[in-house]
Amino acid sequence: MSRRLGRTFYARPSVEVAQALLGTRLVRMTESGRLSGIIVETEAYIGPGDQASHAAGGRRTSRNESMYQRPGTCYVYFTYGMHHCMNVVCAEEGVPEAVLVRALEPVEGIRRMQSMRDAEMKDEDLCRGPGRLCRSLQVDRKLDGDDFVSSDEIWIEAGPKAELEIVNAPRIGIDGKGEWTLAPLRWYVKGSRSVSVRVAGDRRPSARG
DNA sequence: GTGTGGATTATCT
DNA sequence: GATAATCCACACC
Repeated sequence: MSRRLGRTFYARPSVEVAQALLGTRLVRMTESGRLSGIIVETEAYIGPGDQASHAAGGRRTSRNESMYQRPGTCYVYFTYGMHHCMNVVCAEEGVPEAVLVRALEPVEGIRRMQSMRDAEMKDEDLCRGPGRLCRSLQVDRKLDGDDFVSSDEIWIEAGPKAELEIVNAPRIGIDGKGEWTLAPLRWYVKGSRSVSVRVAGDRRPSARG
């Protein structure tokens, strides 16, 4: 049986998908084999009204074009002159909602992830942060526009049916965006050492699930 | 054609 | 905690 997530998983609001993705497995097939990890941190970008989104105000450019494609599309962008970040496109085609995958707990190919770095790095840090995750999984703009539902290079598999304790918090790196700066649109697995930024006291989620 | 700044990270103090 | 690294995409001329 295939545990790969299908189209319907992605065809709903990014706020739902962001939470549903926690505990699932992101798989990247490379020339040297499978690299994978369990998703433990996500952020939702909830559409044209979201001033922190690349699609704020309905902007549609060559960079963010993937955000407007069908749910399950992979949106990869390049930032700070050196980092890539990977998103999962949600909602219906034409509606620019997406979930930024911020962190994984590495599972398969840990030695190969490690070998791509100059300095030694602890296993739990290899995919701790959106830029590190893309570097470790060899994700760049070549994967932009790929389809998580049908790609042979990248996909997402269902995780074990486990009760996860989830923390809800503001997104990272959002400045000067009014109410959107502090909007609690980030979710992570409480206690995971691979989460990029943890909240003091790790409060329980307040938003709907 | 030019200027600006970023959904970040590594490395320094 | 502060800051350098590093460059593409975007906005605006």
